[in-house]
Amino acid sequence: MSQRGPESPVSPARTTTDELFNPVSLNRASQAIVDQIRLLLQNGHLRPGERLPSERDLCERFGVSRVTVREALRILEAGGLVSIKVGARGGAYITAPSSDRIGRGIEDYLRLSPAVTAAEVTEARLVLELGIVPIVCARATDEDLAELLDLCDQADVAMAEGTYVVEMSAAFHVRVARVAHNAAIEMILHPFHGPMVRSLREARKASPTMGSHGPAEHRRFVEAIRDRDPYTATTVMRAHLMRTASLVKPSPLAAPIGEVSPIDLPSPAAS
Amino acid sequence: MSQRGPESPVSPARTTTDELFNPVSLNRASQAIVDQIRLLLQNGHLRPGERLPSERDLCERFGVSRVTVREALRILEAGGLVSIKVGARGGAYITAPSSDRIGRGIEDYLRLSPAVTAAEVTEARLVLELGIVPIVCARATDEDLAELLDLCDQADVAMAEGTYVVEMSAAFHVRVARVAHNAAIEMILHPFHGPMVRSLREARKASPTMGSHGPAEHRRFVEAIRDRDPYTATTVMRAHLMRTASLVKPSPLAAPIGEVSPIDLPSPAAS
DNA sequence: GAAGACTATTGGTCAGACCATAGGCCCACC
DNA sequence: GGTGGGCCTATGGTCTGACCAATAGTCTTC
Repeated sequence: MSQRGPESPVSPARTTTDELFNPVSLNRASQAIVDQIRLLLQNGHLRPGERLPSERDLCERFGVSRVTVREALRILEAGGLVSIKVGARGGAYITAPSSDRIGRGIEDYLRLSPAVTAAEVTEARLVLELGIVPIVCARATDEDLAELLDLCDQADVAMAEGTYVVEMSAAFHVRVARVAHNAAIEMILHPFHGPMVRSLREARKASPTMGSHGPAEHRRFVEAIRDRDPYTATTVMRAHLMRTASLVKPSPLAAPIGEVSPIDLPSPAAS
Repeated sequence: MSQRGPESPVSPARTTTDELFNPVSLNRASQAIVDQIRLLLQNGHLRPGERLPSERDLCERFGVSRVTVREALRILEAGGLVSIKVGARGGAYITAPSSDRIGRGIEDYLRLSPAVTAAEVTEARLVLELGIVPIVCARATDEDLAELLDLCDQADVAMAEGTYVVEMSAAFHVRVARVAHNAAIEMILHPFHGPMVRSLREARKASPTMGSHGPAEHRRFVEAIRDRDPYTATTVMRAHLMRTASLVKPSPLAAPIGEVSPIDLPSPAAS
């Protein structure tokens, strides 16, 4: 189904004996070219910023037509591995995969794959956003805090004017993810907020007073971060996210999360 | 840089005033087609399993040549949105993005983007793998436990024979992620183990006795899961991951994580 | 009724051509 | 001498028309 080359980097651990023999024919020339270039990238023979030969040049080297080379370049470009410029000195430049492009892929997956339910998205977001709180506490800079407080101010104003929209909440959470100063975490967490915004917007249509507590909780969270108090910060964020989650979807999965208390900071109530 | 259409779904929240004016020309016909089809997908006008018209048919509808249509299909295919079959009754079938394909994208990003350091990858993995432990405790089925124990047995045998490789550890962790029974979490966590395997392999070259505690810790973790004891499970897993992390890279980022104790289960030692 | 040949549909590739774009270069002009 | 504009050329973007390869359905034959 997923036509991938013989060197599948995703599941290198193959302890069982299935798939010992992988198909010998990668019956698509463009895919073979993609695999070759990808390999060169992974081996470090091609480095970001370098420029591939021109399309007409690659045609000769690979012994295929320009159409085929172009399709290969399209695939690489879609994967964010090269970036193509036109005009003189144009061509395919090796580029590190951009967070945006990968994020779009993740968001597509979260939104479109029937394997992923809204409850699962919410749960994954919970794990991520709560898990980073201690890191956020430790790494928040003055600039981070100032920007977060600014977002809180904007939200208060919008709330007073009645112009508050869920996108503002999403922007706050995305900004919080940035405070972790970890590109991997940011890349992963960002795409979650697209689907989340849609869910929230629908939930808010049903009960317009829904988001009324949000901005205040955001501010309390920022204050806890400022005080470098991961316990309070986590508690506030957990309450905030759980309340939101329960509003979005009263699904059977919500209960286990609450019961098992996915991230349990030491609390007086803990047994 | 990232040539995306006017409807950018990744960052819908735009509170600042930058990028108010986005480029008016999406000067690539194939990209315009991709955007159109993507929109149809997001609006639900196209559903997984449906079949797009044939390439020659799409040519007429879009008023472009077959080359252009094919490049568009390549992009969609690379994004995992369609799957193309040849032969009679072949064509482009709408398919939900596969976890594998997205995972490859994430892995490319983690490996190739200079924005992501090995320390960040390790840290993100820590957040994820520890964050899911309570969920794993709650959801583990008998089958899950049996398979995990089987992996432990295999590891013990390999360890006794001296054939233990880091891929076996990665396989264990991937299997643990599956126990969360959350497709989103699994999709995210899977790609982390490719880069991890390489780091571990290098670390092990330096100190061959490195992985010797791994299998035993894995087994203790499974037993804690079996006992539905998230506290012990988290403690074991944290120790396991932190030890591994410190072996892989004694980076300055390791310290803050330990200090702030990213996921702090109630423990006697907690102040 | 079943096995095999035939056919129509559809993607995969090719060759050659033309256009649009954008750096680099040269030359006239100030 | 410096500068601005216009040409030049390399390069990607697209088109046309053709042929090959794979495959599901159908038809023929035994």
